[in-house]
Amino acid sequence: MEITDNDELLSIRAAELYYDENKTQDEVGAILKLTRWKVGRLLASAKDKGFIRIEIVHPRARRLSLERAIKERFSLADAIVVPTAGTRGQDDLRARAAQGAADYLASLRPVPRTLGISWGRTLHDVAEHLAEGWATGVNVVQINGGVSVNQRAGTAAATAFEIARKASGQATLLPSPAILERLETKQSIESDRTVAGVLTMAANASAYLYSAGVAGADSALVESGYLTSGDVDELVRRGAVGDVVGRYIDAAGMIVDPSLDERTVGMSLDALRSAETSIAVIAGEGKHAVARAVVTSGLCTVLVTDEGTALDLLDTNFPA
Amino acid sequence: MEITDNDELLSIRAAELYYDENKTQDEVGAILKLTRWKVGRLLASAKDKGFIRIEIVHPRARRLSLERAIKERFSLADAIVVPTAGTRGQDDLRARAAQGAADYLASLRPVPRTLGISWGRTLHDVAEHLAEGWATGVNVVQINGGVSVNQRAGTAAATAFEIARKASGQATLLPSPAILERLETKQSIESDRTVAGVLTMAANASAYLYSAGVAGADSALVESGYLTSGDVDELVRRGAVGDVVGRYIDAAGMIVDPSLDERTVGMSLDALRSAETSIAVIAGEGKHAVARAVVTSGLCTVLVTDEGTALDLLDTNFPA
DNA sequence: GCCCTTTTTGCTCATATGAGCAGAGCGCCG
DNA sequence: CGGCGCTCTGCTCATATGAGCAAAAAGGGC
Repeated sequence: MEITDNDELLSIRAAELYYDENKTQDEVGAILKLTRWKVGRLLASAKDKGFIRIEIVHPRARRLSLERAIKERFSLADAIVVPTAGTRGQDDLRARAAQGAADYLASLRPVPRTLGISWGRTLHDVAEHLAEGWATGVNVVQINGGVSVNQRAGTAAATAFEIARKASGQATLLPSPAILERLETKQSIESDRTVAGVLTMAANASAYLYSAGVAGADSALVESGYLTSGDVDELVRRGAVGDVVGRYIDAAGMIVDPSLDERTVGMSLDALRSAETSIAVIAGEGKHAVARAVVTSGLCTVLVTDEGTALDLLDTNFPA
Repeated sequence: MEITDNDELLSIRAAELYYDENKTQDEVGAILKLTRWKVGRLLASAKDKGFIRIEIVHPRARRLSLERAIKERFSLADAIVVPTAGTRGQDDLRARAAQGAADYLASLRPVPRTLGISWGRTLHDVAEHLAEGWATGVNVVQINGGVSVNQRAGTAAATAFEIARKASGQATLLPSPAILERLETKQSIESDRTVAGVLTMAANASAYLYSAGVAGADSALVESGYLTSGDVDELVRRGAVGDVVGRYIDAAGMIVDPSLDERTVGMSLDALRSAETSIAVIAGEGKHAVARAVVTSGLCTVLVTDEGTALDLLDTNFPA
């Protein structure tokens, strides 16, 4: 019933019978009039020519091979890559990354005594995806100034509280605006005992968890009123690709506007760079550039991202 | 490094290690601290919950399970279903179906002495995909009136010649328009010795190969000038879903306009229905309705189609 | 709390698969 | 035409996997 000319086609027929019809190699051999060894060889060749694709379709699946590649390429301590397969849109994808980050955080050993976190939509998602009792006695401290200008004021605080509560720990907020208008105000608020105390605690945290924003008009810092969209446009013009803990960086991971940076309250990027464990959660189509800036400039030791971003990171001819 | 709460998640982790990292079940067990039997069971459960998807990515791959289902549901002698995976657009998909039809034709046993064919884009594609020497001594005969009005005049003839040449056989054309204006003309042309001879040969062919068109303004019969798009609109209004060998049928496979049908030269649908072997090649998004009409009304014994159409055919609650 | 039912676990054993090797077939060159 | 090296085939044997079963554990009603 089947005239199969060449080996490639034969290996496809064999694969159909073996994988789709789950017959044994022996049975396949009987049908195609081949010895079972030949069938085995055909199957092997189909596999390494890439004709057989095995995909794990699950919201919490991961791409271990990509993780390994990313880890090596950018010398990270760890990488979590969630698959795109079967996602319905960017929201879904970000939810997966958040879940991945939550899982990673829960599995982190040693369990951090103090966890420094930033705030934003991504962090909020991570907090939501953490399981109750993901750890015990973890104190959470904010590492950059919170939102305070508009109705989203509570979000940053809520994120910190939720993460802490689910680990039966304390949350410590950083009671300060994210960016101040004048350098003097920033300096004096930093010298305030309360604020200074929180900053010290933040500086000594055993692990950090943060996300990154895209430099654009829809940035959280614009939405919260710290910057105008004009300010952001100007930053972009000067090379900004996104922000990390409220600080705008360019593709090389350098501060774009030092004077703006000086007025920004929270951990410095250098402090973050010297941290033992810092987990960056950066996923979604738009964030490829920031993600690259973060990993190439050593801002994180662990990256949680999606397959698309991971592939983009590996794609280009950066020799590390 | 990994706290995995429930079994589902565990089975996903196991699958990642087993399939993506190709470790043995034993090794996976060691990593996840499970016995290898547990791993085996987790893997099995992941498989039948559908988390593991194995796909054969190849232009000439087929979907045997769908073929079996279609074959049973519509009591066909055979069904060929080509996969959608990895196609870039409808053209690609139609090319695959054409290849599938060509392969099937070549593998047909007993080799038909005379093969009756229709004409059109699909048939042309099939002819192109046939391998040189796909058979020997097969005579090809047209079963419905050819195009003759415009520049595509040569296509129908070329298709027949190509199929015949590649099988070192003779091609016999049906030297008549597809549709005539007056019934009398049709009757007299049919009684012409040459035409009658061809029709007899067609009626006695050992196998038939044809496609179906969608009832719409872009139909080949409109393009060839036999019908106006207004005519087709009217046919659609009266329930036409498409045409088979130049004859318009409704969803039940019945002739939509008997008087038009009487003026159409070529094999009748009833003659086609009583054929031992008739292969219909019907693939593409737009052809679901015609495909359904063809298979439910017993017009073909073998259907060559694509995954999408096959799923659509199986989808609805038609009890055969 | 106790006993019965149901599920899960760890196992033995049969089967399926892959690695590696010896011999056959084939082309290529002198 | 014969020798040489190459690839491909069929095999043996070690390993990986799945079926089936008995024991253990978990749940559930009284």
